[in-house]
Amino acid sequence: MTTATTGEEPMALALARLRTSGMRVTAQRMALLMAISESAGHLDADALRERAQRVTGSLSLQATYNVLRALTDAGLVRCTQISGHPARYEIERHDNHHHFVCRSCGAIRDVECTVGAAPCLETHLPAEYDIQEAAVTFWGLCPDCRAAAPAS
Amino acid sequence: MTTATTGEEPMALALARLRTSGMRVTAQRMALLMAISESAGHLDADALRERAQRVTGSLSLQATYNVLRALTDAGLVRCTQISGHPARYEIERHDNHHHFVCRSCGAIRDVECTVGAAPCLETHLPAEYDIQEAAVTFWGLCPDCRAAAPAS
DNA sequence: ACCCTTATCTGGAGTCAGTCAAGTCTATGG
DNA sequence: CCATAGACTTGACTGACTCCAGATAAGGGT
Repeated sequence: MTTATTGEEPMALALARLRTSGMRVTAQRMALLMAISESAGHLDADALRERAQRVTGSLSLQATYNVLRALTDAGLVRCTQISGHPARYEIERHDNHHHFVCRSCGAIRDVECTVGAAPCLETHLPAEYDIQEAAVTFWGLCPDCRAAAPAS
Repeated sequence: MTTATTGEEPMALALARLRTSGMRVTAQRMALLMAISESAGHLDADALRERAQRVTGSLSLQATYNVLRALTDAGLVRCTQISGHPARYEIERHDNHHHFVCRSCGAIRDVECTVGAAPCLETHLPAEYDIQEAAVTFWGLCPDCRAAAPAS
């Protein structure tokens, strides 16, 4: 009993996520949402499109952006835009984790919050400012690139 | 006595900055560096080019990017890339301040460090990571946009 | 003061990520 | 099963930036 991880499960999960968000269920949305789920995160629109295409056969660039936007707006996926890189997408986990970005190879790694759930959210800004989110990005070198660096 | 702020001074300052960085002094570099100094900061390449052009008469797009890159590499200016916006430039003050970005109008405002000079720099990342910088970006609504917001 | 070397600038084409618009298709409620 | 709002496809387009080749000029040496 109890459905094991048969490969059917992620599909059912994706479907449930779309349904509970009140979104129409389409092949494109299913394929993209599953592609995001199955990846370790941090894939950009193009990579996700390619993966989704293996399932749906075809998927226009425009639809890719439409769907990713819709999923983001619905709170199902989190879009991380890192300067100098295309936007990356991952399943929204509501843990407000941050990211480390390697300046050399561009690799991205999750970094859990150092100080509770909302780090650095106190600022000296006047109360009139409506601060909704603090995005922390750590820049540096990943172990591989550090080892390969000329002089350090 | 003592040279007042005659308008000559910023020029001398810009010149000194270039010289001490071992950079060649060109009209384009002077004009751009002064444009960055004189602005309140947070101007993008295009706005800076326009201002510099008023001084030099002409300034190619390519030169603008070249110069900004060179100045950034030399540590004279700080380049802030905020996702969804063109890169902005300001004089490097080495105070590692952060930025607040209005989601509605895109305005940028400086935010001084909340916790000492290097906030949130402790992470749970393995020691093999070479963490060079932590960039904190606060997202939300500026007072104007908050007041103009439909419902809040 | 002038030349030489080499860094810098110009102009034009090209790239990349993403958006806009118009028309066709389809998921869902009745 | 049909109607229709919403979603998809195609193709043109934009903004921000980069690459290249050739012209120009800054600064050291004489």
